[in-house]
Amino acid sequence: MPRRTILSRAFYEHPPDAVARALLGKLLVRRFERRILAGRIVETEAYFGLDDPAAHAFAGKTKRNAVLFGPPGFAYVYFIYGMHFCLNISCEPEGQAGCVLLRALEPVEGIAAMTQLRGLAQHGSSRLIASGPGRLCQALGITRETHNGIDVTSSRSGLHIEDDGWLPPEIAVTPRVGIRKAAERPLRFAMAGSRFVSR
DNA sequence: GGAGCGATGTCCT
DNA sequence: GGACATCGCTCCG
Repeated sequence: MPRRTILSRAFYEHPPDAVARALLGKLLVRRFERRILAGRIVETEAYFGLDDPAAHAFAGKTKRNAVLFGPPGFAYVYFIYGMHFCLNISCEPEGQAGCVLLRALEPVEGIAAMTQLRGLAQHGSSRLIASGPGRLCQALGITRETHNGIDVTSSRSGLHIEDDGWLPPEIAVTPRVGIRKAAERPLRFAMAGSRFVSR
């Protein structure tokens, strides 16, 4: 069993495309009702700040997106389309508003609990448990109320990211999904060939 | 397996 | 008032 270490704040203090790429293969770990829910990150997207029309931070700092302008390594959770949450991790030094959207996980631990949180049949495929940003949040029980603004570099937060030494063999780079503005920029990163990548 | 579409709350103009 | 970093269902091939 290889040693697992929690990613430190320095890991996130870089441009979002670099962090998005580096997060592939890491483990997103959530403590939930005394159990551990965890999955390997297989898909991410990078969002910049004032120079990225697709980013929430593009129009400047507001009450909703304030976390993005703070220090790196904090969760930015927002509510979208009236029913879904999306989880981002802030990056770049304080004052710069980059972030990484976590889009899909390969479930690793706590699969029965994640299946239940998703409302799926217990013995079905695990492919759809966390393949998409809304599904990922539902599978881990992540909401804006419970997780926006928490520090993901602390083991006490109940949500953090670990490195167990595993590295993805091949990374595919494509345009980002579901956006209208700046839709051509290649800022989506995925583990090539993974069944757990969305759409 | 893919296109079309409705559901639904929050934020900013 | 409109847009929205989505999902799951239908209908069609």
